[in-house]
Amino acid sequence: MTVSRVLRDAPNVSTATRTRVHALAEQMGYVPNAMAQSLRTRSTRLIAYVVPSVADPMATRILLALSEQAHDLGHDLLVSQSLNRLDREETCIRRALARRVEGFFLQPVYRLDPSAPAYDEVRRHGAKVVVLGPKPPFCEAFVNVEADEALAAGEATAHLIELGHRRIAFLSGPPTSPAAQNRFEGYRRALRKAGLEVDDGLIFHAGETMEDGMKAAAQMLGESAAATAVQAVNDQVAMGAAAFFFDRGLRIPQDISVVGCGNIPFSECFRVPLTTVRQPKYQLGLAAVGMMQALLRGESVSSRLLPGTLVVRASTGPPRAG
Amino acid sequence: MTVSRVLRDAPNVSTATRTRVHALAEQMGYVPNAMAQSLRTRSTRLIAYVVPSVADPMATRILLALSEQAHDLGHDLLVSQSLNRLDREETCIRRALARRVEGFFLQPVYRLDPSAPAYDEVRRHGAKVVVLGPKPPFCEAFVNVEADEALAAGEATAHLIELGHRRIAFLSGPPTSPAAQNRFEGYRRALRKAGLEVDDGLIFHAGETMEDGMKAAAQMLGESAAATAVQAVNDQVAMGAAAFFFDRGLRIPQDISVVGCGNIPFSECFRVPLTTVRQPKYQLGLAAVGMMQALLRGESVSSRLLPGTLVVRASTGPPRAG
DNA sequence: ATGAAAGCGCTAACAG
DNA sequence: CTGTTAGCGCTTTCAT
Repeated sequence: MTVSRVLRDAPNVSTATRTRVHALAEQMGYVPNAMAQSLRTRSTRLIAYVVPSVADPMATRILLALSEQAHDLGHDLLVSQSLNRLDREETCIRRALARRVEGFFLQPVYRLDPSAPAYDEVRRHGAKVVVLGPKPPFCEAFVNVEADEALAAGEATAHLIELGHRRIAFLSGPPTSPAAQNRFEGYRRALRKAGLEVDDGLIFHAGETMEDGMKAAAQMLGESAAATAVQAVNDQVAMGAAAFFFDRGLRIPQDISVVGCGNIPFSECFRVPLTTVRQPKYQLGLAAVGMMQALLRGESVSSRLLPGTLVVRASTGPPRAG
Repeated sequence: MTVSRVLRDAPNVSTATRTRVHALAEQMGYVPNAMAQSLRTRSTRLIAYVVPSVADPMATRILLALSEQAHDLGHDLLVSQSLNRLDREETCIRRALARRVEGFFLQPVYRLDPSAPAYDEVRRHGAKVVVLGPKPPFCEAFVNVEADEALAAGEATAHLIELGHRRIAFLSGPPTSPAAQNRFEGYRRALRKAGLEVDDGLIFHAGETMEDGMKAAAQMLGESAAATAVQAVNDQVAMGAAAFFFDRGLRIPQDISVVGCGNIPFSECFRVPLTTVRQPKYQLGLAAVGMMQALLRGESVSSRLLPGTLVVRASTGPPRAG
């Protein structure tokens, strides 16, 4: 039909018919069937975002960027949650594959097993992939974009050292989380760089919630570790620890300094505005979309590592004299 | 082809061929084309969620539920953000329509204009719709599910009254937000029910952020309104106000009580654990999916109103004697 | 139990 | 500039 041409803004149509068709289409409430179009043109303009959980503050900001940008570029976004389960991640990916999505934003469920059949299928289908966050071994073939966690954490540590702290405790995150491990690594590197020793007696296993932070802080005081500053794997843990210190009558930063990582929305409004490292979550999403566009255009793309920036607020200060 | 039958688990296929086909499909990495299927069967198993912003904490929890449930029921979820702009909302809806989604979860951009062409198109196309939140006039034809904001806010007010407060200030939200207005209405109803007057001198225009709350609190102290308790339109505003009171050396709840609404994640971990009203955000999402399922099955469905529950924590207490 | 034919709504490639 | 033909990958219907 000529109609098809009109609605695609194809050339070779007289202005007269063009307006006539538009009018009629409008009047009939005609909406072209995107599936039929895709079937024919083999272009779906669909992108999938497979993420452990959309409730994670990190994921939320990323989704914000992905959704916004993808829309502006004429793509629709299919969102599905793996809930950190391998089987569910597989079905998420396979369903998206069945819909012939052109690209994937993937936040892989972490596994030790280097085999990941669904990821192989993605590659075989030629779908473009941008991995968000650290790149596990089974994602060798793909590009990724991540925050430089080690650098970020290291900056926080360096900040404490510069203030004069020598005994800096670290409240660590889940051992299965690469991001958490990278932050720990950053802390250690910064200490060594300053010529300080990494004292295992100052490392406390926390987790990722405020509650985890409270428990770790309790354990630390219980062991009288005599730290003058505490660095936490993330802001939640830092705030939990800080809350516990307050309960015990300690003042922050006069008696003890506390630093987090992530700069989550409430860190600024905490009882003591929290010194932390801002992670460019939204930028991460923007970069991911940019990389995806390039991939879809057939260009070659290389992975990116985005730096964080230290945000000094009120929870850190020099150690008490003596 | 027989192949089609096998992969659809259709009857009339010998077990021998069935296994043979499965094996071959596996080996070739064959994934059926969902679009072609949909085109033929006129069933897309696609649902769209059009929301102002996924970054809103309310929307995040809802999305969590929608995505999780929709997946389990075999539907895929298309997520797009209207960013509170009418034109963008239109394109979101129209694109979803072009993909022949079977259902819409809609959080309408609020407008005074009662005409909403995109919504009419949705209706004409016969897509099922569940409105999330208050139902504006142009959504008459659809069902909705919302939290009973007025009731929730009223419970908070009643709680303060019961504690003995008589001068209760209200920090109000954006006048364009129906939810915020409903909460204000709940506050007024509760006062009247207790035989108290609604004193305009105790109403302060805030907004929806912590900063808004701080400003409103500053204004209130500046006008020496002599309130013994403050109720805020949401937790962010409540926390902002509380932070300001602390700065001024006031104690909570000894000098002044503060209550919020919403029970956002950090309300519990605030400097003073915040008394608030828990809104069943996740339940809202669950209910929405349930209603959508019923609609898709062709059943008739009626709108739902979910109650909130008062959560008494440490930010409220009896007024100071005298 | 299997296969052939037709068509879902669209567009690419030609003809007119 | 407009219309015809064929086919995207699948399923439905009807024969075999």
